[in-house]
Amino acid sequence: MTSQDNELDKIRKLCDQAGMKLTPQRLEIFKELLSHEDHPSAELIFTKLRERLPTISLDTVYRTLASFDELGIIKKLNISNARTLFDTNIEQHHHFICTKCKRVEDIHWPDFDKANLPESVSALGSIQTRHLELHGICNQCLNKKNKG
Amino acid sequence: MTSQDNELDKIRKLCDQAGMKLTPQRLEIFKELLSHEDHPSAELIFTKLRERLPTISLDTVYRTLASFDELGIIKKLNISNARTLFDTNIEQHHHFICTKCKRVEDIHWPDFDKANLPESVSALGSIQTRHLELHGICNQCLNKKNKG
DNA sequence: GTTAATGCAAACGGTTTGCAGGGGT
DNA sequence: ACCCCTGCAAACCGTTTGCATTAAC
Repeated sequence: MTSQDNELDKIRKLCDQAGMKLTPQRLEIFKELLSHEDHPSAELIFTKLRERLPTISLDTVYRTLASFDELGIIKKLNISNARTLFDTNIEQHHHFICTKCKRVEDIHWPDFDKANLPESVSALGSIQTRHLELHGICNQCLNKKNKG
Repeated sequence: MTSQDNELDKIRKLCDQAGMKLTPQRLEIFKELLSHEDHPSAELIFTKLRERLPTISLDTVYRTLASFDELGIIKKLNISNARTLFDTNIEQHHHFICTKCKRVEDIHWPDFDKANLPESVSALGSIQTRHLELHGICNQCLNKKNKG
């Protein structure tokens, strides 16, 4: 059994548990998501899928991504005011955002994930997730700047 | 000289330096911002201002808030997919967001602000700002839950 | 067969823009 | 007098929704 088969089994189960039908569209959207290590937008998924599924519509992609977000398969990212991005990696991690090229890169910082919050912060309520956004200029853009 | 006079001096200077005219609308928007400790939306500022300046338009508010953001007087917040919020506090701080009532509260955590980033992270580029978002349920919502 | 999902098109809502008139410097 | 800024209205764009049809179970 390949790793993809495993993943397809996973989506089959998840849909089943949620009472959702496993339609070809959902399967293909899921497979498309698997092929993205980065943070695709709904529109990008749609455009890519159209090559294989010429009749799929953008609203189906939106609806499916919303369902997948609810199922916890992916995570909506509200990084800028522009289009919503979807995080295909649901493990605890953070993001570095280049203010020049808008690239979003995953960051792992387990020590910070484990660090205790200050009393003044934990007193605010029940804190469930922590998400750090680092903003700056990525190496690629720094290099361009130096050359140009 | 009152603290407000100081602030009005500040906006006068900032506009001057930026080659922007200090119009009554800009002045009133600035004063309105001063009276908000929280994270108002453009629409809220607009609604409040209309009581005093019945002819002001929403697009002027948007344009002015964008200018103020560029001047560094306020900061745009991209917290959810919904309306943009503006942070009237530009000191280094973070946010706690209640997933129930969507309240956004300021958090201060100076030790974290000073903490060194891991090598793997600082190697990504030149990091300028760090912004932490804590998501959870605020005490008010927790209390409601227990009572209801 | 039942029920939910799809695709289409149109609506939506926050935000932005073109433009002509008005006000600050 | 100049140019910037304002207010109006309309455009914009990503996203959502209503509806009839279609397909999964």
